[in-house]
Amino acid sequence: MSDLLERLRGRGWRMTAQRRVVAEVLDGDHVHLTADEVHARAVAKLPEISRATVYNTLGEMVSLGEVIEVSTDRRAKRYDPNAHRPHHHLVCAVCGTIRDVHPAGDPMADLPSDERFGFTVSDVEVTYRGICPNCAATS
Amino acid sequence: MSDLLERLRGRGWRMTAQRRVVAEVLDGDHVHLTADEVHARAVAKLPEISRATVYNTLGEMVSLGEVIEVSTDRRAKRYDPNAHRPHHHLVCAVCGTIRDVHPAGDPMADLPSDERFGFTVSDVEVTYRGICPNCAATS
DNA sequence: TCCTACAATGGACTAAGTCCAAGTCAAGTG
DNA sequence: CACTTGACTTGGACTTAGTCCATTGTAGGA
Repeated sequence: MSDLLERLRGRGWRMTAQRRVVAEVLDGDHVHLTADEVHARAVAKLPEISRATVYNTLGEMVSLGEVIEVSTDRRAKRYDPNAHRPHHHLVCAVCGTIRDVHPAGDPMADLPSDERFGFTVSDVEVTYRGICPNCAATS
Repeated sequence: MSDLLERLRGRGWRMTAQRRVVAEVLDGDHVHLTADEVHARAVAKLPEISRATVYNTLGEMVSLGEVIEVSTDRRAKRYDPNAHRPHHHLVCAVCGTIRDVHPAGDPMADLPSDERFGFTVSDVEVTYRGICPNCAATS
């Protein structure tokens, strides 16, 4: 069930109860959780887990490239376990909900080299903003 | 010299020394300042100006559409006075510096309606990430 | 010049995240 | 299996960026 866990183990991660729990939470069908939401769900499975550990673990998974960090505003960062299929995001300006989307086109190819200012460009992120049906209804 | 100031005045803004100073700071050639940088520069011109006022003023300019708010990470938001020419951003993953870029293509048209999930999509933001020449040199 | 509604102030407060010294434990070794 | 060790976890203090609010100040119309 847990591909994510398998991949992490394969990378020589020391497996602890805390890390397993965090990986399980991310691997569930709850996408785009904030660090605090991850912590809350982790606590349900392992009551003693600390906030710092959740932050550490998420940070490690991000730097291993197993999870993507999405910061669309000044609110909390969200964590996207769907790191192995390229995609972009559609976010609700009101409630902050995020959905994965797969637009056509290749924005990376659209940036001419005379617009790169000497940067080594490694990544593009496309964020669509709007109002979700839910928030549109209650306003 | 200050188009921004003129536009704001034209919208019936009550003109105060503080607002003038904030507008002047943004209108200079210092693009993509953080709120704190705006405050620091404003203080140089008007020592008594408070942080709260800078935040208020920036917030108002954003909701009037005269200035764009850019949040590329969990660091401070940055303010882009170049609101009237559509553009996207190239940001340095190390130091956070931002440059305006004008890629080809129309990402808005690339999002098919069956990928919109009932959202009213109003805006797209493309963010290229990489390392700036400066940070590449000192690493 | 006077009034008054709008704006500015600054200090307390909050949210999200980072840091660190001390304690704990997974897993390799004999 | 028991030991050992360095990687991991803990929780509380700290930081950063920003918001809130009661009070004081002032731009601009009458």
